This record gives sequence, structure tokens and C-alpha cells, in this order.
Amino acid sequence: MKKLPSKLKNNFETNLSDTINSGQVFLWKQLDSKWYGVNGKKVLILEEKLDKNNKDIHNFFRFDDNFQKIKNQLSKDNVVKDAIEKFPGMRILRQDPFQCYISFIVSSNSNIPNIQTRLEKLCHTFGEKKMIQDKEFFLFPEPEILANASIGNIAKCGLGYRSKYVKEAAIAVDKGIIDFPSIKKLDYQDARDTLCQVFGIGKKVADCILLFSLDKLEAVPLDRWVLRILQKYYSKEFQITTKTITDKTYDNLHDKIVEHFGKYAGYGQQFLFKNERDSFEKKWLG
DNA sequence: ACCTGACCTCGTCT
DNA sequence: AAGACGAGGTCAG
Repeated sequence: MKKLPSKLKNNFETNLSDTINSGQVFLWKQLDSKWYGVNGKKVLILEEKLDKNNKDIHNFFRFDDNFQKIKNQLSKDNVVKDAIEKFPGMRILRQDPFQCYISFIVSSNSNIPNIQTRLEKLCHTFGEKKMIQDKEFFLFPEPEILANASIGNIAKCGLGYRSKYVKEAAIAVDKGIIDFPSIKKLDYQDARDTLCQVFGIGKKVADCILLFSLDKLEAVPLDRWVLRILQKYYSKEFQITTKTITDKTYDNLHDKIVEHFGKYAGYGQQFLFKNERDSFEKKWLG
């Protein structure tokens, strides 16, 4: 038996389960060995062997990224390297921006099963119904519909105090104050500042939106888990003492993280996050 | 400019 | 069985 070399294997196979169950997306389910998911106005149907010629799939899985280059660069850090070796098929997805934006506003101070339930109810209440392969799906609601919905009806989806955030955020998009194609063209800082002007969006949520839907791979959402990871494995590089962080600490820390991990830091964060949560057997999509 | 508490709702855990 | 606890944060004072 030959021993594997210490450098990373060239593994390009995408692992759907690991990718979907990594806290980026919430509206996916597995039915008889296929994955079905809502992405904006589309329902994507995925088989384990992905059709890379399919334009939607190519775009959603970011096959335009050079994964080998990204992995090699991130593997300079041993903790990330271990995580990549455990989940080599995990990818960052390029989501529908509006869905991503609302999803992470809804995610604040909550947990994944709750987030999933709320988003499913939002789609069921405000989204268009679509039948595919004899199965019923509800697409993600249009900005205009949520902008004109009453806060009371949004709250019935279990959003609590986030209901007004969602309505305001939808209004901003509907009015064109928030325009995703324009934000995409801005550099990371300006893009994040623009998103943070929306009521209900702080730095962490803005980073999620940027990383998961607006192509900013240097965005690193600093949530409770990432902070925990930093104090556990990187106590020398980054000193974290508190459970939550202030606005200024967030920026300082982000700068140091990008300096340490490089411009693909967002991918690095995702591998660390996936690995750590799995090791604690935290719940993903139900 | 920081720092602290409050906050809807729903699993779990006790 | 009812009550406390905390969850991928954000806002207001």
C-alpha cells in the first residue's frame, strides 16, 4: 500500500450533502436520492453526479472558481488544511442575492432548524407555487410582494422582531435603493457598507450576503462559531476573549484574518465552520 | 465612540 | 409538565 503524499489530493468531486449542510442554504431537501432546492425563482434538481454543462448548476456551484488553487492557498494553514481534507467536496454556493439577503436577515440570533422553518413558511405564504415532477414547490417571494406585505403577516411565519427588518429590506430592494448588480461591482468594503445601511443588517449578516451571493470571497462572517474556532485554534494569532464582538473589533479581526488566510478567506471560514459544527454534531437541515 | 441589555420564537434540556 | 436556556446578531439607549 502506497502512502498518500502529504500535499492535498486533486479532488474535484462535489459533495452535495456536505455543501448543502454547511449553513449557507436553508431551502433544500433530499427526496429519493435527489436534492431539490429553491434558489430565487428557480427550483434546482441535483443528482449526485452533477451536470457541469448545465448553466445554472455551473453558476450555482461556482465552477468558474479554480478550486485547486484556492485549496492550495488555504492549505498553508494547517487547521484549514485538515478541514479541507475532511470535506474536500464542500463548495461555497453562488445564491440568488435577494433570497440570500432575506435568509440571513432572518438568521440573526437564531439556529438553523428555526431559520429553515421560517423561510419555508415565508415561501409558502408569499411565494409562487410551482409543480415539478409531481412535487409541489414554493419559490422565493419577490421583493415587491414582501415589500407590500403587512408586518403582521410576515410575523405569522415565525420571524418575531425580524419581521420589520424583512419588510424594510424588501422595500429597499423594491425601490432600487439596494441594487445587487451594482453592489457586486463595488469593492468589498464599499459593498459591505452599502448593505449595512439596511435596517436589520449588521456586519456579520452583510458578510454572509457578500460571500454567498455577491462574489466577495474575502468576506468572512464572524459569528459565534468562528469566534469559538479562533479562540480554540488560533489563540496566538488572534486574541478573542468575548462571546460577542463590537463593531470595531469585528473590523480589526477581519483585517487580520484576511492577512492570515489570504483573499480566499471566505472559503477558509466555510471549511472551518463546517468541520467544527460537525464535530459537535450540530443540526443541519431537517 | 464604546458598552450593555432587550428581543420573537422554537428546540432541548431539566 | 412547566420553566429556563440559548441559538450563525442587531438596534437603541
